[in-house]
Parts: sequence; C-alpha cells; structure tokens
Amino acid sequence: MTLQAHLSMLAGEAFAELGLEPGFGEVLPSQRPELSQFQCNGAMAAAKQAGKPPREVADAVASALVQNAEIARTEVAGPGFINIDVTDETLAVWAQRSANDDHLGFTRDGPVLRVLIDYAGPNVAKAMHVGHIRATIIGDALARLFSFAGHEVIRDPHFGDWGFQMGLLIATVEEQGIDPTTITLDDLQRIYPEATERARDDEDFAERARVTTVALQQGDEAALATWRTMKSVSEESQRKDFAALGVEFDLWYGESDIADRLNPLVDRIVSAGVAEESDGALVVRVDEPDDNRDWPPLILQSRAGGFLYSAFDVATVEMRVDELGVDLVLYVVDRRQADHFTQVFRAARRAGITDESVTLEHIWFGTMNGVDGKPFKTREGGVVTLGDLIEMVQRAARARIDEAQIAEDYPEEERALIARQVGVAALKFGDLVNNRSSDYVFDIDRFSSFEGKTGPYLQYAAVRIKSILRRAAVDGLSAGQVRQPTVPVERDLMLELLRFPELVQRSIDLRAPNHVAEYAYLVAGAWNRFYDTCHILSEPDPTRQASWLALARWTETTLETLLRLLGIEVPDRM
RNA sequence: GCCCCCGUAGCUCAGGGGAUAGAGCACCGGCCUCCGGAGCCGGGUGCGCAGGUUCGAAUCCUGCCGGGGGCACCA
Repeated sequence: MTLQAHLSMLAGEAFAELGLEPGFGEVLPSQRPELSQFQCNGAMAAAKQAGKPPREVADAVASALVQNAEIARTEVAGPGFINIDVTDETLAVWAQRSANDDHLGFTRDGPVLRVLIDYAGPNVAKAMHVGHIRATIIGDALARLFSFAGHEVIRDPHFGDWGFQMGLLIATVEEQGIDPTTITLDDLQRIYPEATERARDDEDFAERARVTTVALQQGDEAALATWRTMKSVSEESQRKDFAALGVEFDLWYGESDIADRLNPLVDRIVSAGVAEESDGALVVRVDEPDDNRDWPPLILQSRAGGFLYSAFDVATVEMRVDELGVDLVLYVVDRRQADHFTQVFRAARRAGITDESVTLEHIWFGTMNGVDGKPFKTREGGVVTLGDLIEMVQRAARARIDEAQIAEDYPEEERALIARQVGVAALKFGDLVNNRSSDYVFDIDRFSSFEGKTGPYLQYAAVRIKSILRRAAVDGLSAGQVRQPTVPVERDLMLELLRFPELVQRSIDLRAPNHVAEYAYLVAGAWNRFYDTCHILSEPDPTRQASWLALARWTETTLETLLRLLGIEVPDRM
C-alpha cells in the first residue's frame, strides 16, 4: 500500500458514507503543488449520481476526510476539487516505511507471471545498426521492470537466422566459390545487400536461393556448414554490442532453434483444417468477423516449399508455450511489423497453440529518424552501426571526463570505466525518455550532451549523494530515521520519493519505460533543490542531520534503483 | 485504394478525462566565506483544422488537412 493508495481508500470511504461509489475517491498527486500535496477529483464526477451540486459533495467528503488524524488539511476549490495535505508525522511514517523497504514501497498485485520478452532481433549477416537500439534498450528495460516486480522473466534475442536471406547468402557463397570457413562479417555485409538487390530482377538466381533455403531448412549438410560459420561470425559482433550496452539474455535462441517443429506443426495445422493452399503457397486465413479491412493470409510455406518467418513465429509461439510455459510474451519490435504480429497471434489462436491463458503482445515503437524525417543514415547515406554509435557517445563522455578537474587524479582504468558508463547512460536515457510510440529524430549531439535532462545528469546527482554519504562516514556520522520535514524542499523531496511504486507500476502496466525515466528526472530535480538549500554535513542539529543523511540515502537508493531499471549504472564517482 | 501511427513553445520531446498544458536545448539575467557548478533560481500570448461526447477534452468519437508506415511467398 502506498500513501496515495491509502488516501484513495480514505476518500473512497468518505464517498461510500454518502452512498456513492468508493471509486470516486481516487487520490492523485496535486497538479498544483502550491495549493496542496494531493487532490481528489471524484466529487465532480459523482455529482450527477448524488443528485447534488459537486461542491456540496466535495464539502462533505473534505469534512469527513479531515477528521482523520493523518490528514492535516482539506480544502474545496474551483468546481469541486478536493485538495488534501497530510501531516508531517504521516509523511515521516510513510517515508520510514519506504526508505527501509527492499522494494522502496513497491508491492506486486496479482500473480507472478512467466513473461518472455523477445527483443533486439539481430539478423545473421548484419551488424546491428542504430535501428536495433530501441528494441534492445526498451526490451531490456521492460525485462528489468517485470523482474523487479517479481515476475519470472525470460529474455530472448530471437535471431533471424533461418529464412530466405540465408538461402541468398549460401547460394552466393557457393556460386562465387568462397571458402565458407574464411567468411568474415565484412564479407557478409557486402554480399547481403548485393544478393538482395540481384534477386529482385534475376529470377534464376532468386529461384536458386529459394531452393537453397529449402535445402538448409530440410537439413542439407553442406548448406548447414556454411550457415554455421555465418551465424558464428555474426554472433561475435552482436555479443560485443550487447556487452557494451550491458544487455544480457537468458536464452540465445533464433529461428533455427524451432526448425524441428516446422514440419510437424504444418502437418498438424493442415490436418486440423486450419491451413489451405493458395496460389501454390500454404496459408492460414486470419480474418475475423468484426474486421474493418481485409487481411492477407499468413503464409506458412512458400510455393518452393520453404518456410517463411511467419511460420517461424508461429512455431516459436508453440515452443514458448510448450517448453517454456509462458503466460505473457512481449514482442519488442518496431511498428512496421504490426500487421505481421496480428497475423501470427491470430493464427496461433486459430491453430489452437494458444488459448486465453496466454497473452501475446506486440510492443511496438516508432522509427528513429534523421533530421530529414527519414530513417537515420550517415551523411554518406550509409547505415550507422550500433557499435559506431556506442563508440561515439563513449568518446564524448571520455572528453568530458578529461576536462573535469575532479577526475584529474583518477586512475586510467577508472576513467575508462566511467566513460563507458556515462556514454551508455546518455544513449539509453536519451532513447528511453521518449514515449516509445513516437518516432523521434536521431541527433548525435543529444546523445553526447550531458547537461539538462540526460542520463549523466541523473548519474551525477546520485554520485554527489554518494560523495556526501562517504564523507559522513569518514566523519563518523550515521544516518538515523527519516523524520518530519523541516523545510519545504525537504517535504517536496519526500513526497516525490513516495511516488516510486506508482510510477514503476505505470511503466509496467503500459509497457512504457519512459514513465520511470521521467520520474527519475523529477527525483533528481527534487534532490538538487534540497541539496542546494540544506547543507547536510555542516548542519548543527544532530537529529536533523541524521534524518537528512537517511533522506540522502533513501534518495540515492531510489535514484540508483530507477536507473538500474533503465539499464543504467551509477559510478561511485565521476 | 484499404489499414495503422503521428501532428503540443524557435528546436527536440513529455503530458493518467480535471484547475493556470510542462521539461530539455537555445537565448537573456542572477546564485560559490558552505557537502562536487555535469548544479540551483528567474525570464514563455504553443495542443494542425472543424464538429461531437462530457460538469470538464491536448487526451475519447467523427470528418478534413499535413507527415510517416504497412498491405502474401523478404525479415
């Protein structure tokens, strides 16, 4: 239970006393902090049901509420807003409870879910590029959020390694007489676009690639040998990028890992009468009665007999249900695949692979565009790889550290570590602070800016708190309990920190890490204002000083926890 | 043609049906005898247009305008 939820309960009881629904009692943080700490808007909504003017309802609720010893003051304003302040004693009680809690006051409501998060989605034969960063970072943050809430999280990168592109590559390698064992990632990055281009107007070549795809999928040993090399050189590069970002996975599966399921799955779907032939391909129709449009069918198998990614995705759902026992699957994949996932989810349901106990969700996000509004490219028209991008921001971070006087005497190793942590923070926060549904403009300057609303600003706030706590320890000072606030900035900070559970829950419910990112910025701002006004180490009153140290520790834990949920680490100093 | 998403301050973006719509950047001006200035404080006639629902709409619904994306053998 949070303070906000507790107040909602009290207000709900007051509404119930009047014979109204308790739901009207929902209490929110005030939108006008200069007027009150909390507000309840239910009286206006309840007026019709009550058959009374809204202010009359509000007055009754406000008078009932203020009887409670935890509430210092209520006031009815405007058309019927109920403004609420709690007492400082109450604030101290709730602050202590949250500050000393492992999860900072957060409790999961509802059962533990087995959640699989499918994100990043790198392809064989391609280095990851800037377009992969959103999927990777958002998916990672969602995994951390669900895990924090106590769910069983399975993180799966779901490599694209079993489709037609493999046939294109293998056919080209065979044709050009390249020794498969010597293939490098650069070779693949050169061959891939060329082969894709060529297949567009060279029908013979395209057909050969299709045949090669079928051969691979049916277990042809030569094709498999080439495939293994290509896969391993790609993975090497991808592992490096994931390591640089601090992103990890529980599984390391790709499309090929469900290869054995494809034939039996198709047989079963066919015999269940769910699949049919259409233009030589084997398809599943996914139309539903309430549709306002026609849906193209989901293609299981091409004319040539090869399996397509739709089939991989359906078979992967089956594997995740059968072997992994998932309750919820989040596909963190960009918006352009919205129709594809609708088809897959419907087909899985029609084929009896999922029932209502399994939820499949496409967590889509917008495109990262260049300043011209088109998908981001370099000035030369090339694609920026993820590795390049990480290197750029870390170089900028390194330059900043080299300028900082305080870091002058840090050992080289530590400076390098800080540069990595700060660079990654800038990158991740700069992305996660955006609502995932918007497209946004990729601007390298924004990712290498460390002032204002940025990851490094948040790290810096936490680092300064750590510094104070270190110095306090050296001086033999210890934190006590968080006590009643004595100045407004202190009260504001406490109120801000108490919102932690609500914002974490919101990010989970909406599958939207930007709420946590935004909140972290608010916490840092509230701390900075407190820090500017209240000088902890020179505070003469020992009780007050001990309380402030506890508040500092609570803030630091909150900030560090929020950043960790976003995949951002806080250095000890920077 | 059909379907989906997005239009908020000069720029980049937040915004949970609620009061006076916010932040960062940029620009201007303040704050160091004091815990780290990657900081703090102050400076703002902006929700694409038109209807509708509602006590109340940036938010929900309809239409239009503008931008982006997707429409079976690629992923």
